[in-house]
Amino acid sequence: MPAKRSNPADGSGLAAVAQRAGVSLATASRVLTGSTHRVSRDLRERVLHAAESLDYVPNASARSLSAGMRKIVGVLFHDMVDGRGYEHIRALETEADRAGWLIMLANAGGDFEKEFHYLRAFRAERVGAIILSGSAPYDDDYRARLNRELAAYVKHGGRVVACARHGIPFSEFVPDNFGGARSAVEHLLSRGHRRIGIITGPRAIAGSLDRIDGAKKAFESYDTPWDDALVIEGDAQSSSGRCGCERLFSRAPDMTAIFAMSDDMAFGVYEAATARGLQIPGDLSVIGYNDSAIARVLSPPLTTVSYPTVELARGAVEACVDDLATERMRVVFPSGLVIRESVAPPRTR
Amino acid sequence: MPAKRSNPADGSGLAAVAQRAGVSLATASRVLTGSTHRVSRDLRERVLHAAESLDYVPNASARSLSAGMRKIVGVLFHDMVDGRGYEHIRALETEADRAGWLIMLANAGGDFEKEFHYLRAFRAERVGAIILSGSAPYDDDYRARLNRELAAYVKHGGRVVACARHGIPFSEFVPDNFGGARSAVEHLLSRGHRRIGIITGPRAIAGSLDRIDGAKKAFESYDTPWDDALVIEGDAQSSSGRCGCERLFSRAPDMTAIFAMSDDMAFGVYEAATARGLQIPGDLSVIGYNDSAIARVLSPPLTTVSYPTVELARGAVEACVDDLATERMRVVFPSGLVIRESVAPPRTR
DNA sequence: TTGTAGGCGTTATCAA
DNA sequence: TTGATAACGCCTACAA
Repeated sequence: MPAKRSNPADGSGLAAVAQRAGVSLATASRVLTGSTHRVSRDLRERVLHAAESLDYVPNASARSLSAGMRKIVGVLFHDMVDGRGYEHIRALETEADRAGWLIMLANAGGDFEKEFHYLRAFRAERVGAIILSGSAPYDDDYRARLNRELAAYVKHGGRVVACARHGIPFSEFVPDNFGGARSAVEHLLSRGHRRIGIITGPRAIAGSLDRIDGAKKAFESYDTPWDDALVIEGDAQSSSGRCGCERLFSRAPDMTAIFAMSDDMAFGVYEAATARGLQIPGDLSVIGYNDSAIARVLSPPLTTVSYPTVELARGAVEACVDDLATERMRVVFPSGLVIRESVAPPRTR
Repeated sequence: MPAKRSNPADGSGLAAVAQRAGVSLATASRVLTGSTHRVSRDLRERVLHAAESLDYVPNASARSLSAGMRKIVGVLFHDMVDGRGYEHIRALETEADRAGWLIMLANAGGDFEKEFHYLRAFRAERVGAIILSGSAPYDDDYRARLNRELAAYVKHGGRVVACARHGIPFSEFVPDNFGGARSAVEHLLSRGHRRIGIITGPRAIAGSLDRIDGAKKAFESYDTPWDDALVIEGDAQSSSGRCGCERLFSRAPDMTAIFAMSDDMAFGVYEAATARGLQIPGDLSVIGYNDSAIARVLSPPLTTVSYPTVELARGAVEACVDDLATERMRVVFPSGLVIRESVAPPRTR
């Protein structure tokens, strides 16, 4: 407890500045906040000088007490997982800064309780906006509770947007998972592949389902039968790509291509293929997803689907910071094929 | 401006809770803050119930107004560059959460002015601690000004620590650049290499200098002459690794190994070597630095030097959050060799 | 055990 | 143009 200071001018607050400048609190405040209220040149300079010499830094807490919501965007990751998260965060920060907002970062690490804990913390901080980032598994109770919590926040003036996340009743900015997967599979099909193995991401996540639908659509548009036996669920890590590849080959020795829905899994496929003495793309064509850093350094360089990390971040921040998204909207950012060298026509035997 | 509400019980503040529970503000506050002050069971429950039904979330700004510094650590990156930053941020967050602190994130993007801008913002927010992360180029004026700014912050009760950053008069948590580089070069030397090319990071950064010293030390301990002609400055990106490799070969065709001080540059070396028709490690051994995601997926898998990203983050957060580091201290985290398959004995010609 | 009242640093209203 | 002064929401001596 700071010693009772009825004395105004010891701290480094506005009072101190005002006193040193020999003006009232109000005047000091006016010049320091750049208010439109006119202040005489003389006093203004005295205040500025006093502030400078006292190294005055306004107290944001005190300010927000009167002001209400703060220019802070709370970014809540359901789970920070590897991939291109760094670029994402950087883009988030850059965009927020553009508008003079600060970023507060939290990661629930996949833990629902923790997610609510952070939501509370953000509300306590009176952050002006909350961005829910990264897909979460589907769960009815959780969803309901989440929506309730968010609704309360919004009622008090907060803004909410979802980024790369589905099923939240607010504006969402999502990648075109359907289109991305579709173009990947069509690419394979157009090269002549028919027996295509698919290693998916976790099915509990909406994005994975969209990608699967996109893949199905591609088969459909090529009038090629879809074979569930050629689909295996992975967890996005390289090890599941490796196992997936092996299981796939044991089920379908005639397979000529694999579409792995993450670059890491694609790398797992590379490993398994090498272990089997298979050449990529000669014996097996491979396509990944995300266009992460590893894609271009694999050999052969991996053909993959781009992921609009930066666009997603920009869109989401812009929406809440510039207070667009008054209407609930859904913006889909395209994911395109990045053609490198891991696809070739199937070898004719 | 919220309509003048002399009426206490409309908002969702403490007053509303107190009123609904039929108790005083003080009582409500006491039970909601978990104060040690005893409150009768009856009133406590009424307050809890009221808070619950009103969906009361305390206003952190108001709290901090009386409390002073906040449990927020401001993380200021001089420049967020690729590498293992994501893990770093995640570790930062995890560790802060452990102690119940929040993370506020800022990235100066290499811009000095912006760094000061954020420092101010953090001070305005009354964050309890500031972590300066990531190396900054050396510049006298900048340093002086930075130190002044930080000193003022500390005087007001803030904590400052440097993470993977040098030359700031506070506790610092740094990787053992010297030792890491030394062990890399000694590894090469022990395998019989003598003509070793070195592609450094930017010399304006202290860490690069330490690595160069470590490399020199290795030569020294092997009684092998150091040749400045075999040292080239890069910028940590793959393209500079590529050019570096080419220039090195034109200067020293007898070179049998290259130590690139970042994995990305090592990849550039792989590219250049492949373009020359050289086999790695048969014709050229390569060692990188950082043990980033790409190192293990290159072919051959890259022998590299690990970087204590997570330890660094943990150490730094722990130091300020648990208020260790009352004394200025310097903690060096080891960097060790991660042996994979990019090094072999030089080919005897 | 409970309540009253003053203070935390700013902003904004209203007189002067 | 300037200056008192009342909020802002909460915490905590201090008094009851």
